[in-house]
Amino acid sequence: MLTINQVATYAGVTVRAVRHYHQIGLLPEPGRNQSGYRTYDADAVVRLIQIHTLADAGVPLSQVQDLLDADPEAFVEGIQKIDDDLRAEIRRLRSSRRRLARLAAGDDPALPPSVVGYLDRLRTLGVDDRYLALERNAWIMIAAQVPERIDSVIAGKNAELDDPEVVRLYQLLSDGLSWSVDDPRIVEVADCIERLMVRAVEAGETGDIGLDNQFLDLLDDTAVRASPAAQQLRSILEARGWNGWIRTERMADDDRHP
Amino acid sequence: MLTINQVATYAGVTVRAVRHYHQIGLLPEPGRNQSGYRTYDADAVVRLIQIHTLADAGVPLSQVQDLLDADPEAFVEGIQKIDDDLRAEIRRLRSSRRRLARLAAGDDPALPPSVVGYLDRLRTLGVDDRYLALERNAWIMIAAQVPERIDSVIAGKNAELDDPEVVRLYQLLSDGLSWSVDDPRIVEVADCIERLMVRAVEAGETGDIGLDNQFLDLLDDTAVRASPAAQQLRSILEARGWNGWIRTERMADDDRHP
DNA sequence: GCTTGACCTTGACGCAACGTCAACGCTGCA
DNA sequence: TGCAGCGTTGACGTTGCGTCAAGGTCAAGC
Repeated sequence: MLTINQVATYAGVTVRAVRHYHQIGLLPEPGRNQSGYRTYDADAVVRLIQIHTLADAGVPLSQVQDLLDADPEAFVEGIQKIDDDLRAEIRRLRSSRRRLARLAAGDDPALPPSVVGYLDRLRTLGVDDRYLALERNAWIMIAAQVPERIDSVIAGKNAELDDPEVVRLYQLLSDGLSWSVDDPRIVEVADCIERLMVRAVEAGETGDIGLDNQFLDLLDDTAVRASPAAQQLRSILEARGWNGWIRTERMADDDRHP
Repeated sequence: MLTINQVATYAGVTVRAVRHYHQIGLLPEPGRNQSGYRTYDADAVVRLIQIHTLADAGVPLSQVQDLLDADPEAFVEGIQKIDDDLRAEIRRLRSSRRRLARLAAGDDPALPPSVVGYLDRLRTLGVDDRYLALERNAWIMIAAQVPERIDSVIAGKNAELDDPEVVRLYQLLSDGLSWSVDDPRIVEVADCIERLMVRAVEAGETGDIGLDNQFLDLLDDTAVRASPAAQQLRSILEARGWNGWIRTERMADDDRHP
């Protein structure tokens, strides 16, 4: 008769594993001696070896019993099923590794390269880091909402930057973070934005990329809370009938003077 | 301000995940409104997206924080480490799949093919299923003890089967499971075993394959408990000075008549 | 006989990343 | 005003054991 340590050693598993198999009913509890010690026989060793072999091959313990009792046909079928699961798991891990490789290669953890390129371009145009951080956060959120359209959206933004007036606008916005609410340049910025929006509307560009209004409000709100000047800017635009600067659209009449 | 549902939706994660990140300190708890509801801002969305991106790439949550705070050099280093872990995991799963494939192809879950072949040969030689089951269990245990030597051991056993007397012995042992203790054929079997053991000893074969005595006792004991005739057989051999039939060795004088 | 160390027992927490109730409060709309 | 749909905390479940904790048992040496 064997102790639990011996049976575990002979089967090549740990004592804890044996007790676990008892607990889940995979290995029947053997008899006890008068001290309460479990006493095993050779059959238990054999059973443990079979369990260990299957478990080691990736079979979940919950299926080991059925598999050991199955006829050859069902056995192969069960194995196939488990193999499919393992294959799926490997695929998942491989896709994870691909993403890790891109991160290690310098990709931003939350932004596609096109957006990073766009932000870099803004920096070279003289936009400062504080404003860039705001843009970055906004684009992280936008990219997460419409990942499949983000590249084309950024292509559009890049095209806009070919217009010197747009470049000038971004430089003003960047500076504007530190303006006070009564800075006269805010009106200048509002004029600039309005000109660009009118031009966009006349060109039939709505700027709509499929984001819901709640989300646009969030972007708007974030910008406004970043600086008092931004808040003032929005007020001016709203007084002129524009729904902030995120949407290229005029407000409905009944929203006009809230 | 956003509710937990909104922040989770915008970041593409579940509400439960957000709460989990709070719990483990990965995402700071935001403020509450007067009803106790958590109120989030856009920064939380950004943070969540970053967390989700890394987690989705296989980064353990316990390392996400460090990774997000790391400088580019440490970041790449951390990613490398995680990638190594994923690679190791994939290797493990692939090795599992190889074992599953062998099982599906008909391999016994606990016996190498050489042993299965040996057992098949025994069956064709007229050994019956009850005895074969005993042999099988014994070989399962032996193979688990000395997996690297099992093939050569089996090669030796196959060589033995070229001797007609050995074949005859196995046929007798197979029949013997149902003999009563006083069956005269037991002595015949003992004679046969003794002849073979004497011959082996003279040829310098000890039969030692590196199994400890405790384990050999277990095998012995299992066989003895399988049938009264086997017990009788062992008694006869011990009376003649042989240490059972598992070891090809004579007992020390002081073990002779216990 | 006594100590000591190795082994046995049950019970319970820990891990990883949440999913899924349960029980109850808050909110917004018909 | 009632109800559906959100929010809150708390706690258990998943997978396969590892790892204490707090004892009882056993064999060996003094």
